[in-house]
Amino acid sequence: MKVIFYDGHVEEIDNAEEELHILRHTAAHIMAQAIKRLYPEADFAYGPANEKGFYYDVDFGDTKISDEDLPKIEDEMRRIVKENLPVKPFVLPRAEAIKLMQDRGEKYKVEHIGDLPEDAVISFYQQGEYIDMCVGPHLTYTKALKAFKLLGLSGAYWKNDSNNRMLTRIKGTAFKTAQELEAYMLELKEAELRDHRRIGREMSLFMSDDLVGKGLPMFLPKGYIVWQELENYIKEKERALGYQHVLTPCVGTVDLYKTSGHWDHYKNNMFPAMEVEGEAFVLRPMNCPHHMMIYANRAHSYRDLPIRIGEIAHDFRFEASGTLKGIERGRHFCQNDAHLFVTPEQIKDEVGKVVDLIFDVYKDFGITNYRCVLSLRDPEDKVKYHQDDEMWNKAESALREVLNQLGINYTEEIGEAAFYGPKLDVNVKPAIGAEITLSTCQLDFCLPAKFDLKYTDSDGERKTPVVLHRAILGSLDRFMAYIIEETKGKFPVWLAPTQVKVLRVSERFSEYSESVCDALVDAGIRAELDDRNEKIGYMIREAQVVDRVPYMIIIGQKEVDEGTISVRVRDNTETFTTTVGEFVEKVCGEIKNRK
RNA sequence: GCCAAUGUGGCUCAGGGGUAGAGCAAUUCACUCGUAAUGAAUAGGUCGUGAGUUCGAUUCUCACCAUUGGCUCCA
Repeated sequence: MKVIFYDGHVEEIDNAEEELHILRHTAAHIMAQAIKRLYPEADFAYGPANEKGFYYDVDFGDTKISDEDLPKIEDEMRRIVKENLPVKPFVLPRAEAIKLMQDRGEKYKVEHIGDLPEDAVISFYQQGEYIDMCVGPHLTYTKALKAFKLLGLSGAYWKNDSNNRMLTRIKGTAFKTAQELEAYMLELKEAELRDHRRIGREMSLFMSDDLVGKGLPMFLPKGYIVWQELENYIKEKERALGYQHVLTPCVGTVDLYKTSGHWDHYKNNMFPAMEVEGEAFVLRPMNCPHHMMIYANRAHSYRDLPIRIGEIAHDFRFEASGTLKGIERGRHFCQNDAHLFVTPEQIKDEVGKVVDLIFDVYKDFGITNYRCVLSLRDPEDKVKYHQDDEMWNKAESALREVLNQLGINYTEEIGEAAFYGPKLDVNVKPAIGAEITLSTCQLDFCLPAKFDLKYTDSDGERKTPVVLHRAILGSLDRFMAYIIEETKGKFPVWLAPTQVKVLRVSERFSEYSESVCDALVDAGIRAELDDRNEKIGYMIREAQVVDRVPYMIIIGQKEVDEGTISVRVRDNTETFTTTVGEFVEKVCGEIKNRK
């Protein structure tokens, strides 16, 4: 694919990823040109390509843009492509660049130039009447854009800052060929089918109701089975690693959260305080303070450390209404939380064990598509973070060093830290929407000091421990959402709400079917008998596409005569014949080994 | 919270200024059936809520609520 760079030289590029990026970037320009033709007052901010396509943030002034306007823009884009305009770059000195943009009424571009370093080369690309400030590279002619589609519009803040004006973001995607575009559209449709909210409803896993409140989903019997299995799973792992589990209340005094610093740095994410008998309480957004108090409950020797306190903790956060998303993000959720109280010397070892646990769990669930982030504070942000430069420098470099020593592959992100310390976050991409954090491991020199926690060291001195906050499954709710989407609701046997469904060919075989089902239930298997008078095909279909049960047992005359069962495995059309005893052994083995 | 869209029986959706329709699910009946939908009948909705325009609103207008896609934020 031929592309043109800002200095005017043309190169043949042969790298699929790069090609796609350039193609989409040019698509963004063509879209902007189309918009400018249709809405001459439009003022353009940023218009990049990304891994899914491209977008342009546009200020339409007082003009309201809605979905219905997209086809018009798309048509105009097609016209521009057809016109086959050459794409030509040019470079201007700073003053002239500013003047050009000012003359064209591009106030965002002018501001953008102001943000660029003094020695920056300021380049432009022109196609027909349209000029955009851009570093490129781009396609050489508009006709080289073969397959594109506008996907929707949304709001986006100028420079990603909610204090700034909200612009209209128009999103689209582009591919080298129409077939690839079509395949992508199909992929989007399939992602919708994987959406945990949809599957949760289909499988009766959870529900929500306006009367209960938004962001407050409720787990139904089948969903709660999955939830409990996850709880048992992670607690078992943690117990084996020396964690001790506790139970603490969902409410605490405001004073507790003033002591921890949440009141100063996290208040926006908390439900407002409630007053009773002259005392103020809050629903807790985090349970760290409770665990700090548990540590403080008695004196500790260095010999006691590390102390690992875990809890499946109910937390409540006041999340902005627009961010709520099924059980992936609600205003109530259950963290798989733990706080490790360690000596400075133990930091590396304990972070290492946490990281090992995270990847061990991911292996069990087959999670391979994740990204590690070292989340650091934004030193400019004086509100969000506990202010103590020395503490932050120490914590950030300590965590970075440990991650390097452990050989973790990560990227650093500024402004993503917790208010009390830096984090290692492990992020995944759900079926729909932006990346989410699943696991986290946070290094905290702050809270132990605020709570004046101590241990007596070998030299007899009283010292302050370091705290690691960590969540492996993150929250059980969010983890479950992710697993639902990864498995499309086809849970492994140990997690499946219904593990076996017993189906009979006719009512005549009720007695035998019941005895088979009873035997499975007695063996600890979650088995159900479908005793409706439906055709066998109908019941198989439902067990397969609605309940997504791992095993179906079909019983008819043949099985009754032979004293056997016929087993059909989810997603398989072949069946095998076996005895109840053998089947129980097989399934119990799978459950035990969490297969 | 912000930008935009959406809201019709449990679910998926059609309709449209004169007071509602389909499929699936549910219930009942018949069939007693061999591996992804048996047939028939019945029941179920003050069309998200409130106000306005109108002789008349589920349909038009406004406000509110909720949901969805993004933005900000986040486990």
